[in-house]
This record gives sequence, structure tokens and C-alpha cells, in this order.
Amino acid sequence: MPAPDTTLRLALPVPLPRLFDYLAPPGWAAEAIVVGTRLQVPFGARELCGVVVGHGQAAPEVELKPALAVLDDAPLLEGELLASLRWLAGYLHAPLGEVLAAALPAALRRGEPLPDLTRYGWTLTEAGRTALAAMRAGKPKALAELLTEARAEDWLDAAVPGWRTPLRSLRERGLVAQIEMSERGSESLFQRRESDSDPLSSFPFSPNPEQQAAIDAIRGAASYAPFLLEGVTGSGKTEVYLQAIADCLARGKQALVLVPEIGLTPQVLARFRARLGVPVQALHSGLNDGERAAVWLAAARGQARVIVGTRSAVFVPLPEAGLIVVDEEHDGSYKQFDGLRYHARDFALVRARALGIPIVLGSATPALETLLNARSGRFGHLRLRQRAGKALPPQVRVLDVRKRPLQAGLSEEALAAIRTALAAGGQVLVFRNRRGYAPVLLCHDCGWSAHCPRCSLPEKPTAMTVHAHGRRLQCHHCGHRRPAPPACPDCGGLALQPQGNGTERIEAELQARFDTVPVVRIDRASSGGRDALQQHFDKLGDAPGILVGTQMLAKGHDLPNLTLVVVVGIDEGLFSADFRSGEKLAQLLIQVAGRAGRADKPGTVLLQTHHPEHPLLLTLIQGGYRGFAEGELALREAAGFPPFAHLALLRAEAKQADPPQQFLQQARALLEADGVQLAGPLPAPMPRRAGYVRAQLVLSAAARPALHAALAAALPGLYASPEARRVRWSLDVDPLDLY
DNA sequence: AGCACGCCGACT
DNA sequence: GTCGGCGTGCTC
Repeated sequence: MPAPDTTLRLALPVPLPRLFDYLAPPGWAAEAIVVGTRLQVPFGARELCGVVVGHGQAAPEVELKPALAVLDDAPLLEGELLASLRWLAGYLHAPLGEVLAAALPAALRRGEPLPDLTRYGWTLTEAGRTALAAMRAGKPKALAELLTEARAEDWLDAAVPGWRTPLRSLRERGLVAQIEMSERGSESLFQRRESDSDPLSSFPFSPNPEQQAAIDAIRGAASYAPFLLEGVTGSGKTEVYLQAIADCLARGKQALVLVPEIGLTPQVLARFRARLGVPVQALHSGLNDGERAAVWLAAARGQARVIVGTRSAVFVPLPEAGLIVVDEEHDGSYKQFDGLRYHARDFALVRARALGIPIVLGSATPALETLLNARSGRFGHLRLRQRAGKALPPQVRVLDVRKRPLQAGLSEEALAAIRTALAAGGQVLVFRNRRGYAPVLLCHDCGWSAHCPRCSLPEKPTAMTVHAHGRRLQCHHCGHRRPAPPACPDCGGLALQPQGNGTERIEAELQARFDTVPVVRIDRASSGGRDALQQHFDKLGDAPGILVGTQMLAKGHDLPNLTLVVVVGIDEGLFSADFRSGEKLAQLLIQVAGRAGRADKPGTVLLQTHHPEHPLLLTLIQGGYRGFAEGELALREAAGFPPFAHLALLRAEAKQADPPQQFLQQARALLEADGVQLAGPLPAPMPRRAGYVRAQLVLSAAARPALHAALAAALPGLYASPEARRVRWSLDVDPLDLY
């Protein structure tokens, strides 16, 4: 008979690549504490909350400490979720403790007790009923009138913004009392429906044949089945999701819906709630820790049946899982950019496989990875080609701005088009392609820009980025460097300039020129949140006006009067240091173009560029996103980039330049392996940020196993190396950006 | 990552 | 004379 297990193996939230063993707390047998339970333990000079991930026998070489307390009666992490998280730790080469910490809601990660899932509500007391008639008109009275019926707090949150202020005055006078309502998830939160029968039943929905085929395919999946649902804006993807979710609910299963950060608007939630007719739990950054923990736990207990959330919602437990939907699957916000660098879409696929359920990835502009999976037959490919309504596609025109005078980045032609659109009573969107690109040198006279002569394909050039205050150019793929030319090598002109006009300057210029209409700038700095964004749109109304902004404006709120979209700054996307920039630009252009024009008024899209003949623009305009994607996939294959190769990026930064170089040099030596190409150490394309010098090492391999083997072999040495202590370093498996 | 321990400058 | 700078070492 084997010796009984006497120790507990814990995953702790520290960036150390190992587990820690403890004795059971006094009065406990180690065997009685099951895997997935949280324990409070002493750790050095502090206390931590860790998760039991195994048992063992006492090792004689180290003196083990006893744990301080058992925090859960039942395992918090178990089954498929725990198994998938173990897999994720291996895939990301991250400590299990860090992965589990990322998966748990913050309150539970800190060791707080499980939240109370009781729904509380408020209602009038006897005294309140008596006093009601005599109350003065005002907010307290209005609230008191509502509370003649018992109202749940979540109902009040939705129906009466700021209700807690008048509530306080009522409570202080003893007019209201808190009561317990039914459990979270057990009743409809936001509407009483006349017909409480089947979800969706009271809404007429007649799917077109393509929608029906998609719904049937998802419904017919009995086990793991990944689908790409490809359809342009307005083609009815959401209806397909809703039908598939309703079907999943009818089978008694839970559904998880992931949406991008900007996609989780109150409108989207309201639509899901209204159409499904069951409670929909939202999980997003606007919730406080207690609310997040409550939703997470409600999912774990099977009380939450539909969970709609952003990236981190991919970590909710789904004991009765039936379906996962990833909307706008190409969206970059699914990838976490600091801490644990996971990709929620990819992890959702892993979970769906482990859970044995269908998963739907929806997009009008699928990521090339996803498209390749669909093309190779690994994913089912569902297409929605028909547009609801009869909105006409916008007219797209390319504006050649070479040698044209620019006002804050805008050409005379663009300004004239804006003038005309405003005069006709329309609204204008001036869209500035994403800021934050590494600076690239561009000749304004002829459009020339510097490409790496060593590693560029002629058709897929890799731009060299500007370093050393404009004196030097460097390729961050292969490290090739050369001095920046004093004049354009092609046309001899002296109009070489790093790209980039911020939205502030564009706004100022437009405001000066068009002082009779409102000019509203929207970017992360100027818009404080979802509500603020909506207020900006409200401010504009239907009247002529100009919106200036980046990313955030690419989709979302409908602007029925938007007749002209001007896109500037696309050259940085055409010629960028990053191999994915073309894909991102194509996705963005399709998205912004989709915002121009409505059924009755076709819109116009103007693309300002120094490269009117660029193949990306030509294929996109002629062949749409699919045309672009086919060409881009061929180039990626030829150049050996994802999805035909697999990358990992080792980054390091420090206040001085030397330690990152030394660390990465050391890493390079450790990572040398068959089937893995290494590039670097190189300065990061944006080498300085917040006083830190950043450098990186790119790993690439044709086959994943070789990449992972090299990482697994090298990481222990990296953690142990003295160089590692002198830098902040991180490993990014499947990086989205090479910077 | 924290947190302690450990040796050298400007302050009550 | 101390408070405090952050270098390096460890955490079952």
C-alpha cells in the first residue's frame, strides 16, 4: 500500500516557474483537501492565497510550513477549466500560479470568501407606505413610488441610475427595508414578457437560406465543432448567434459569448436580453470586484446560463457548457498585452475542444489564421453574403497626395470633399489610422520609404524604422541597419519625414476651417468612457458636423447621416515594420467603409495615400477583404510568417541599454535549437518608452513543437540567469505585434 | 513580484 | 548621529 499523501502542492500567484509544497493546516489531513481548493499560506514574510493543484509525500530536504487556513469547502477550480488552464500554462510557458491567478476574479484571487449570490431588493416599510402620500415631489418620492413593489437591486441599477442616493434618505427615515429576492439567475432581470414560453418566440425572425444553413450546422454539431461565421456588417451574424444560443438554452446548456472591448455596449446587452428573454450576465471591465466574482461564481454553479463578456470572460467555469461564440474574432483586444499574454479566442477554441461543444467565430474580416483554418477544413466555414436591407456599398476613392500641400495631414481635395458633404447636410468622419506605429521615413514627393534590403520580399516589404533621432534606420526583423538618407534616393527630393499627424492637430485644423459646424474629436484621451462616447454622438445629432478620431470610431454607434469618411495615415499601415499591419489596415478600412452611407444615401470613402497603386488598396477595392486575404496569405507563406510559421517574442527592458542586450544574448545562446530561427537581440521598433530601453528577440519556427521544445529547454536557465534580475522581461507566444 | 537585509548620502 | 536610497537574494 502506498504511503498516504501528507503534503499539498500549491500554485501561488508569483512569477516563479515552480510549485510550492505545504503541510495541511493544524487539524486537517492533507488528503482531505481536494485539488482546486484555495489555501491561505505563509510565503516568505507575507501571506498568499494559493490553489491546491496536487498532493505529495513529505520531501526530507526542505522544511515545509503548514498552511494557515482552508478557504473553500468545495474546489473552486476543477474539471475542464482546471485542465485547460494547466494546458494554457504549458502553452504560454508561464507559471501555473500566474495562470490560475489570471483566471480567477480578483476578489477570489486575493483569498476573499465566496460572494453572496443572494439578490437583494428594497421595498417600502409600513412607515414608508404611510408617509408616501405626504412626501414632497422629488427623487426620493419617485423612488418610493417604485418601491411600493419590491424591486431587486439589479433592476434598480438598470431602471433608475443613481438610485442609491435617494435610497439613503429613505432608509435614514426608516421608510424602506432591504429584503432577499430569489437567487441570481433564476428570474428575468430586465423585462417581464407577456409570452414566457420559448426564448425568441415572440419575435418574428425569418432567416434567409444562408442564415438557416448556419443555424442548422451549429445546431447539428454534437461535439467539438469550430465554425467560422463570415459575414459583412448587416448580414445578420447576431441573429445566427441568438438562434444558436436559444437552441443551446433549450437543451439546458450554458452559452458563453465573447465580444471585443468596444463591442460590449449597453445596447448589445439590451439586445441579447430582450431577444433571449432570460437573464444575461455581463462580464466586463466596468464591474467592480464583487460583481465580477458573483458572475463568475454564478457561472460555476450553473446559475448563469448566458454569459457575455470581454477577454477575461474566457475563464468562466462552464459546468453545463453548450456553446461558445467569439464575435469579431479578428479583434486585437482578445489578446492580453501585459502580464499573462493569452489570446482569448485561441483559448476559447481549446476550451470548446475540451468541453466537446461547438464554437462559432464570427467576423466580417476574419484573422488570416482563422481563414486558413477554414480553408484547410479544420473549421466549418459558414458564410452570410446577403445584406439585410438594401444598403448600397460605399464608393471608395483613392486620393493621391504626393506633392500635394497638406494641412495637418489633409489634402485640398479631402477638404473640398468635406465642404461639399457638409453643405449637403451630411456628417463627416475623419479617421486617423492607429497611432503608435513605429516611425517610418516617407518621401512626401514620391512616396518612397525605406525597406530592408536584406529580408524584404519585393511584394511584402518590411519597413525600416527610424532610430537615433532620425539619424539611423533599422530593420527589426533581421537587425540590418544603415544611416538615414539625407534626400530621397528615388526622386532626390528633400521631403523625407517621419509619418504622423495626431488627431489633435487634425481637429484644430478642421475647427479653424469649418467654424460653423461642430468638430468632435474622439480618442482614448478625450472620451472618458462608454457614456462619454455616447454623449459625443448625441452632441452631433443629425446635424452636419465632423467627427475626428481613431480606432474607437471604426464601428459601433450608427450615424445615419454619415455620408463621407476620410481616412488618413494609411501609409503607415501599408509600410510598417510589422508583418500584420496590412491585415490590420485591411480590416480597419472594411470596417470604417461600412459606416458610410445608409439605405437611401450611398456614402463615399476617401483614402489619402502616397501609394495609390499599392496592391493592398487595389486588391481590397477590387476583390474585397477576401481578395486581399488570398493575396496576403500567399505573401505570408512566401515570407515564412504566421499562419505558416509560429512566433514567440522575448522582450526585455531596463533603464540602461546594456542589461537587455546581455539578457537576450544569453537567451539566444540558450534557445539555439534545430528548426528554430532566432533574430536579435534587436532594439524594439519603439525602443524607448517611459525611460526604459527595450529590446527583443524573435523566435520563429515552421512547426510548433520545435518552438515549444526550445522554449521549454531554455526557460529554466533564463529564470536562473543573473542577467534576468537586471531587466524586466517577458515571453509572448504567438505575438500579435512584433513590438 | 514583494519583502528583507544590507551597506553609503542629506537631514531633524 | 539617523532616515532612506535601491542592489541582491529568497520565497515550500
